Order: sequence, then C-alpha cells, then structure tokens
Amino acid sequence: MKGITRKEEIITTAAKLFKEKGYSAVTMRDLAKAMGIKAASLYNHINSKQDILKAIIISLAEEFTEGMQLIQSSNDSCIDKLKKIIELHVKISSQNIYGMASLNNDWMHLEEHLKYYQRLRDDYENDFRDILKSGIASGEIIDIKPEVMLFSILTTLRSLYLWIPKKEDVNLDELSNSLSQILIKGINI
Amino acid sequence: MKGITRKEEIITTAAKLFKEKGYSAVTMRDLAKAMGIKAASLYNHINSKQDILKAIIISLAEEFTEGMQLIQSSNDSCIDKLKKIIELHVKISSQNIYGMASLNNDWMHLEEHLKYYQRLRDDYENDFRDILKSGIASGEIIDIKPEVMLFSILTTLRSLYLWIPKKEDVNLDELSNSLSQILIKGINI
DNA sequence: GTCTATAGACTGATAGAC
DNA sequence: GTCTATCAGTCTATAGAC
Repeated sequence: MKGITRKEEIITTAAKLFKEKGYSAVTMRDLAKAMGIKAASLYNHINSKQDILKAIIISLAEEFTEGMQLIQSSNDSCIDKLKKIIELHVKISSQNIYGMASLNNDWMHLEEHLKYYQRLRDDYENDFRDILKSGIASGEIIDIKPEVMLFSILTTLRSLYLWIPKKEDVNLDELSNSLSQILIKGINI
Repeated sequence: MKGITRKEEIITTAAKLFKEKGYSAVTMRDLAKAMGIKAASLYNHINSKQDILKAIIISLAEEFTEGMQLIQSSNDSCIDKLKKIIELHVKISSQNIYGMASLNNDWMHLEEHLKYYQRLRDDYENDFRDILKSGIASGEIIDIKPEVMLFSILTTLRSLYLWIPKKEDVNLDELSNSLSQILIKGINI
C-alpha cells in the first residue's frame, strides 16, 4: 500500500525524461523503455502523450496560483510578501524538480489546456507586479522600473529547478534566506 | 548586394521557429513553409537540420566566451567586471533574440558539437564564479554563498531574450543600468 | 496489465528533372 | 535554386491475444 499508482509512476518518469530532452524529443517508446514495459502498455494507464504533459503542468500551475492567492490576501508588508513568494518557489520547485522543467519549457505544447495555463500564468505575473508596485508606492522598494525587477526576480525563481538538484545537501530554509538576501538586498557591501 | 545569403536567411528563420516550439518540434517542412519554398530545396543550402542548430548555438557561445575573456583580463574592480558582464549579455541577447532561445533550450540536441558547447559553458561559469569569489575576498561583495549569487545573476541574464522583445522601446543602456542596480544593489531602500 | 502486430501519418533526407 | 516524387525509418495510438 504505497499509494503510488502506475499512472503516477508514468507521469513522474515522463517528467524526468521531459527535463532531459523536452516533450517533443521524448517518444512513447523512450518512456516505455524507462518504465521497463512496451509502448502499447502505457495506454492501459494513460490516454495520450498529451494527457501526461497536461497532468504535469496544470497541477503545478494551480499550486502556484493557490500559493499566490494566500500571500496576496495576507496583511504582510510588500517585502515580507516577496519573501513568502521566494519560499513558495523554493518549496514547490524542490518537491517537483522534473515537473518544473516542463512547466517552464514545454507549456507551449499544451493543446486543449494552453489558454487555461496562459491565464494562470498571466494572473500570477500580474499579482507579482502589483506587489512590487505597491511596495514602490509605499516607499519599501526602490523606484526602478517594476517590469525589470519583476523579470529579474521571477526568472531567477523559475529557474530554481535547474540548480536545486546540483546541491543535494542544501538546506531549503537556508536557500530561501540566501535568495531573499541576494534578490532583495543585493550583493554589494 | 545586401550581403545576406540564402543560408543565413534559413538559419535566422529556423532560430525564430525554434524559439516558438523548440528544435525537435520544428520540421524541415515547417521551416521550408516559413521560407516560401519546399523542404527539399533547403538542402541546396544546408547539409542537415543538425547543422542549422550548430550554426545558431556555437557562434553565440563563442561570442560569450570572447566577451568574458576580455572582461576577465581587464584591471577593473569586480563590481565593474560584473557590470560589463551584464552589458555583454544585454548586447548579445538584443542582437540575436531568437538564437538565444536555442542556446538556452536546445543545446542538448547538439550531436557532434555537444561536448565543445559544454566546455565553453562550463568555462564561462567558472570565470564568472571566480570574479564573484575574488569580489568576496576583496570585500567588494557580501560574503554569501557565491554559488547562489552566480545562479541568481546568470539565470536572469540568460533569460533576457524572453523579455527584451516585449519592450521594443526600451533603451539598451538604460536596461543595462537598471539591471546592474537591481542585481548588484538589490531592490529595497 | 502486458504483449505482438499494425495502422496511418509524419520525419529527415536524396535523386533527378527543369 | 527550386521543384516533384519518393525512400526508409519513426511517430502516436489502436486491436486483440494471453
């Protein structure tokens, strides 16, 4: 009773392969081989290759949306909201490194759910931008173009999946703190 | 006498398509259609699909290597070297937005030239890390894990191609300055 | 739940006419 | 330099046996 179904096993194996070569370059035969079965057997558990991609990406995107809604509705200062966003990315990314690769690089291959994904992503960026803007308005954050700040911070957080696995001994709280310091206070003395 | 050959036209058109869907998802028929010719005609100018990818990626990687060598051999302070690296990324990325997408996302599909690319990339990261470390040693840069700093700054710079085209009116010097401020001095008051 | 066999479409690339 | 025609291989997915 490990509670892990064959379908879930297929999805996590697929995410691992998608991270290495991208969705389009991974064939159902590649996936089957990694599972130790034949390609046709996969279809007893999943409906299509596309369904695997959807399962990986949409659940992650919704996880970010929920996290952002919680942060946004809090009474924290803008800087504290930023710190919580950083913690959110560290947490989700470390729990699903392979899935994060698909979320970042293979979302354009979504078919039926592409527009839904794009709406979630746009909303997330807008919420993030609003936090930065209100931080500027209240004097908490320097008055530099919020667009450049948003881009700089968000791309760093979105790329965490590339970097976390390389340092397996890293403490996640420590990583969140280092990132907060670097992204918020800068790197010079 | 525009000096732009048909081969170059194919490569830039391919880079544009690779940015949208990735190398693996773009077929030679897609590329031919975008050029207004038939797929077979492409082979009068290029040897293979793989050769196109190599042409896009390797020239860009070498451009970064040359830029880094120039910066490294200068007598600037570490902070000034960092500013020059930021300018280097802004300059190259703005000149070849589409190629930067392949450099970032499709390098793993290089065949013959994969190891060469990886060596250039590793060397670049090592040079970057050395600059940060000597900045820490000299007291110019705060003593936080250089690995987290390197990751944070470099992923921001590597993702510039995603963001530059969205703001066509942006002044590149202004962008370099904003980025320097944000990445080096942080965003809080 | 896995297998073999296969359908039907698509892939990169080549041969040879114009 | 571009075309038509085509090859040989691969792709996702299905049918049906065990």
